[in-house]
Amino acid sequence: MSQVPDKPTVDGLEEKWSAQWEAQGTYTFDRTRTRDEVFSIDTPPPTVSGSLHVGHVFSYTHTDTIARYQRMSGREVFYPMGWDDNGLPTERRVQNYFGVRCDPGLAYDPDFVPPADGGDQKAITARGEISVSRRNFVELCHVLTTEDEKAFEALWRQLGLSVDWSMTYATIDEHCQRVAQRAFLRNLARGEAYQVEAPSLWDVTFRTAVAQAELEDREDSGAYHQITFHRADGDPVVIDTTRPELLPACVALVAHPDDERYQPLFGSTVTTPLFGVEVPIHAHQLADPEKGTGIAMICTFGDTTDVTWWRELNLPVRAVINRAGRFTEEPPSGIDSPDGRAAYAQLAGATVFTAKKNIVEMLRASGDLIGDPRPITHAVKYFEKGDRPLEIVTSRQWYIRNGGRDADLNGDLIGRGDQMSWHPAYMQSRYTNWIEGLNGDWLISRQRFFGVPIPLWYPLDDSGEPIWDSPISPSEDRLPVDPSSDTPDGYQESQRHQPGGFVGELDIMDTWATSSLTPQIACGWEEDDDLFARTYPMDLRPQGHDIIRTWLFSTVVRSHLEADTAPWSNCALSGWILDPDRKKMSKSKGNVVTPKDLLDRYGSDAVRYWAANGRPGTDTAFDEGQMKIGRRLAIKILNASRFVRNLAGTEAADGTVTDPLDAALLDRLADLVETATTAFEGFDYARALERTEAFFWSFTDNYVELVKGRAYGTQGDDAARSAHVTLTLALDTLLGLFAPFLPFVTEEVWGWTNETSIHRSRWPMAGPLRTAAGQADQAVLDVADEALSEIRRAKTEAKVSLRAEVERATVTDTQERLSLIEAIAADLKDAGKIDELVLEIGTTFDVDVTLATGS
RNA sequence: GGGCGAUUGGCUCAGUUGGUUAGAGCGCUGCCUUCACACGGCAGAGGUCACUGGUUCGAAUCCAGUAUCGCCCACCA
Repeated sequence: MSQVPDKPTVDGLEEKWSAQWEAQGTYTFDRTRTRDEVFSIDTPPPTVSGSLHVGHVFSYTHTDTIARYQRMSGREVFYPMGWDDNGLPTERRVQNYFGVRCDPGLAYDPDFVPPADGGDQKAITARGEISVSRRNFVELCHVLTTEDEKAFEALWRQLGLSVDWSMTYATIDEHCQRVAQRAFLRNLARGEAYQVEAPSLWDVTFRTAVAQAELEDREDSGAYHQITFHRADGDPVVIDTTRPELLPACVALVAHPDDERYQPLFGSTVTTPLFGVEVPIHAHQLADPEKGTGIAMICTFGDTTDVTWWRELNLPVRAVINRAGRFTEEPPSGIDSPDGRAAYAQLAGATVFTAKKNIVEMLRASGDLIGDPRPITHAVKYFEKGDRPLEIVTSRQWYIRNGGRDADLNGDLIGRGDQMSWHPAYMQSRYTNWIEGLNGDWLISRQRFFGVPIPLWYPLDDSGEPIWDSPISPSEDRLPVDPSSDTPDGYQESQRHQPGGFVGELDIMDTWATSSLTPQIACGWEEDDDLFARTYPMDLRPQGHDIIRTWLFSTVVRSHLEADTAPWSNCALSGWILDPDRKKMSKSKGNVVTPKDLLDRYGSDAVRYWAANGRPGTDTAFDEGQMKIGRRLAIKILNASRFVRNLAGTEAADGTVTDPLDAALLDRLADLVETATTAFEGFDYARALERTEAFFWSFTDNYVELVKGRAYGTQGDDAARSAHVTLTLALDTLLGLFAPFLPFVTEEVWGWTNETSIHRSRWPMAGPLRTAAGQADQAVLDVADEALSEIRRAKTEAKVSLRAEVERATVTDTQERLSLIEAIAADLKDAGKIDELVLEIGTTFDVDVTLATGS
C-alpha cells in the first residue's frame, strides 16, 4: 500500500504492475479448484514467424477483458498461451534464415550445431543450402522462435494480458507432437482416419496436397479456345476450353442428357485432334448447355468437376501433369500413334504455361483451332498460401472423416454448433454453412518436411513394395515418433527400405491437425488427468471469424470424435481491424503500425480502451483518436481517484448514507453494476465499458461537483460523512468495473488503499449498493444535474467563470420536481455558488440566474 | 447464384423486448488560468436514422422490397 500521490501519472504503470503481478502470481492458475469454479479459455496461439500487429492487440484484449471479469467474478481462470510455430510460415523462415533444407530421409544428428551465419544471406548463398534431418530442423525452429516468443510475451505482458505465463505451449514442441500423433492414432484405430489413392488438389510450388478449407478463389485471366474433335465420318464436334494444354489428358466429352444438339452423339466416339485418341461422348447432368458450346472435354484432371465425371462415368486416367506442375516425359496411355507421340513430344517436360502456348500453335497449324482464343477472367482455385493455380494430381493421402462424405456425421457436427453459444450469434450460420457445403473428408497429409509426422510405418513385401493397407503404428508411450528416423517395434533399423522390412511414412500432418487439438494440448489430455478434469471441455474459444472453417470447425471435429462433446461452451468471434479507409489492415499494404509503438505512446490502458470499444464480431477502424480518449480516461481516473481519496479519507466505507442525492447515486450505480454484469455474462465487454464510462463521466462532472462542498463540511459532519461514504463506495465500484479494461490505472489507484490486487478482488455487486442506498429516488440526480447545467449555461453565456457568485437563482418547475430540488438545494447552492435559491411552482422547467455584481 | 452482416450529424460509433424534443466521443465554435485534473473544465452548433411501401395510436427499432458496401460459400469446361 502506498500513499495517494500529489501528482499521479499513467506513465510507467505497465512496468511497475506487470512486474508486481508476476512476483505475486496474480494470474497463476489455482489447479485445486473444481471444474465448475474454473473458467477455461482456449487462447489462439499466434504465429511466431511473423510479428504481432494491432489486430492481435485488438482481439487478445477482448479475451483478456472477459478473463479478468470472470476472475473477479470468483472463477479461477485457466488462461494459457500457445505459440504456433508449426506449418509453412515457420518452415520457410527457418529455411531462409539458416540456409537449410529439411530432408526427412536423413538421420538425426545429435551433434548438429546451428549454422553460425544465420540471417546472413550473402554467406548462405556462398556456402549453399545444408540438408538436415527433420528433428534437427525442428530444433532450429525452436532456436529461431524462442526469441520471437520472448518478444511476443513481453508485448503481451506490456499490454496486460492476465495470462498464466507458466503455462505455455508451442505447436511444434514435443508435447504438442505427442498429442497430435496420439489423436491421429486414435482416429485411425476407430476408423476415422483413412488413406486413399485419389485425385486431390495439389499445389505445384509447395508440392503438397491441400485441403478444401485452405482453398481460395482468385480472379485470373484465361481464354476460351474453340477446338474441333472429329467423328468417324469426319464431322466435327466443337468444344470450348480454357485449358487446351490438357487435350492429351482428354478421356471423354460430355453434354447434358437433355441437350437435343448432342443427344444423337451419346454413346458414339470422337478422336482428339493432334493426338488421335478415341474418346467416348457421355451424358451427365453436371454438363451445362449454356457454357461454351454445351459440350465439354473431360480431362484427368482439369478441375474438380472433371474428377466427379471421371469417377461417376468410370473413365480411365490419362494424367499429364506431374507433382512439379510439369508435363510428364512420357505420353499418357492411349496416345499410341506416331503423330500423337510426336505431338506430345512438344509438351513433354514443359510447364503448363509453355505447353499451352505450344499446343495452341499446333492446333492452329492443324486447323483444329477455330478462330482466336477469347480472353476472359474467371475464378481459379489457389492454395491460400500459394501463388500458382492448383492442379489435380492423383496420390495416396490421409483423411479424417469430417462429415464431408457422411450425412449422419455432417448432421452431428452441425448439431454441435447448437451446444455452443456464439458471440455474436449470427456467426453460427457461417459454421453451419461451411459444414453443409463440405464435399469431401478432411485431407490431413501434407507432402512437406516440417511439421508433425504421421506416426506410421509400412511393411515392405518381398519385392520391396510398401503394403499401404497394413500400416504399423507405434505404441502411444513411444510418442512422439519420427518414422523417418525411429524404428518400428519388431524391426531393426537395418531393415529400413529392405524387402521384407519397413519404410517410414514421409508425410506430415496438416498444421490444423495439430491446432485443432489446442483444448487437448492446453488441458493435458491423457497426460494430466487431474488438470483435464478441471478444465475440459473449455468455456471459451476466442478467435477470428475468418478461421471458422478451419480452426473452429476442425477443433469441433476432433472433440466430437475423441470425447463426444463440444470443445467449449462459448465461442467469441472477433472482427477485423480496418484502415481508416475501411480496408482490412494487412502487412503487405505497409500500413501496419507496430503495437509496441502504440503502447509506448498512449499507454496500454489507452490502447486497450480503443480495442474494447470494438463490438464482438464487428470490424473496427484503427483509430488513434480513440487511444487518446482512452489515455484521457485513464488520467481522469487517476485524478478523480486522488481527489476522492483525499476528500473522503479511507475510514468512511462503513458509514451510513443519509443524503437523498447520495442514495440516488448509489442506486443508479447498482443499476450500472447489473448492466455491466449482464453484458459481461453475454461476452459483450464493449457494452460494459460504454456504460461504465458514461456513468463515470457523469459521476465526476456532476455528482462530485455537487457534493464537493458538502464533503468539505459546509453542511456539517453528518452530511459530509454521507458524501464520504458515497464517494468511496462509488469510486471502489467504478474501479472494479473498469479493472477488466484498464488493469494498470485501476490497480495503481487500488494500491493506494489496498494491499492486494484489484484483479483478485470481488467484482462489484449491486446488492450492497442498494442496501447502502436505502429508499432512493434516482430522479433527484436528474433534476440536480439539469439545474446545475442551467446555472453553468447562464455563467457560460455571461462569459464569466464557473466560480462566479450567483446572487439569486430562481428555479421554476412542477411541485413534484421542486420537492426533489428542495432535497438537494444545499448541494446545488454550494456547487453553483448561489447565494439565494428560489423555488417557484410552474409548468415547465426553467432557471433564472442573477449573477452577483462584481463577479 | 446462395448465406450472413452493415447503412444513424464532417469522422468513429451507441441506441437490448417499438414509446415523450434520436445519444456519445472526436472534430468544429465560444467561454473559463476552477483550489482533483490545461494530458483540463463548461457550454454551443450540427442528423429527412440509405430508399420505398406496410403493420401500429406510435417505427432508427417490426415486416416486405430496392440500392450501396463488406464478409463467407458456390460457380471455374
